[in-house]
Amino acid sequence: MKTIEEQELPTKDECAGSLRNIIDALYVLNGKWKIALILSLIQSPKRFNEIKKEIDGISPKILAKELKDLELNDFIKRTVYPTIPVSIIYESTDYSRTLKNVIAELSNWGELHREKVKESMRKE
Amino acid sequence: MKTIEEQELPTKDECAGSLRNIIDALYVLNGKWKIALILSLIQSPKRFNEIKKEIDGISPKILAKELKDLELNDFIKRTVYPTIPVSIIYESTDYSRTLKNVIAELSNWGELHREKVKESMRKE
DNA sequence: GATAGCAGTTTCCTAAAGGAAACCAGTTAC
DNA sequence: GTAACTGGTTTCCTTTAGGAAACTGCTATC
Repeated sequence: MKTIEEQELPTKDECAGSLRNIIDALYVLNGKWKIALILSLIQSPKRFNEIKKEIDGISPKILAKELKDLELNDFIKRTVYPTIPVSIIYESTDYSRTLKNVIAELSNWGELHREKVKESMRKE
Repeated sequence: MKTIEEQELPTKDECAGSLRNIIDALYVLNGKWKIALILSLIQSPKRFNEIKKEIDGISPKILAKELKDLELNDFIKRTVYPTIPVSIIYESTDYSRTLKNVIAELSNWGELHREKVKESMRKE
């Protein structure tokens, strides 16, 4: 049985600010795919169809739209290499890598959550 | 195919796992308000109209819907106290507090991001 | 000449998110 | 009596997200 660790939660003073921070963060990171796409490109630069293959279930329309959006917000960089035919490489920016801790925590929590959901399904 | 030093890079399995974790996490945390609501109730238990006042811009319909959703997913607890008239108190659960690190990182990042946006607006 | 891959775009569609405003039943305060 | 507060619900509406399928122009390969 786990005891709840009494840890530093945001204090009341910090809370209003934290709320605003959270809302601002979610404003640019919203949607089903953005964080996953950023993570994928942090792991390695990729081409359109490579991303499409890795992120299961995303349609080319949505992928194109999300990539444009992420590029506008400086999370990824799109580079056209003049090979024949041209290669288009998407890669993470320094700025997107400032999300590393967020992504790491979210990934940890996602794993925990999946375990919890599995467990609660066993019980029902 | 990649033949270079594959040992030193994160494995494909690890990448795919992280991606899956992220997607699973976002599945329950999606939307504009959920994380903010969880944070608000981690900070202190509150009544409906107190939350409404704190979370600026949320409509009662959306708030009611989000609270139901969060309760179903065990992120918050709704308790009716038999005062006259009844008081209804929403509070965080142990489970929602497992999001503490995610929320802290997201808040840090949100602050950084707001600074960045402000700066880029000064330049334009 | 047919097929396949690349990097998307276009069209058509449904579902969900989100918001504004009105409303409700009960209670209390004026 | 009437206004206000509580904890929402209801109705109507617009916007956004997201998906399926077809298609495009280009090139390379069989």
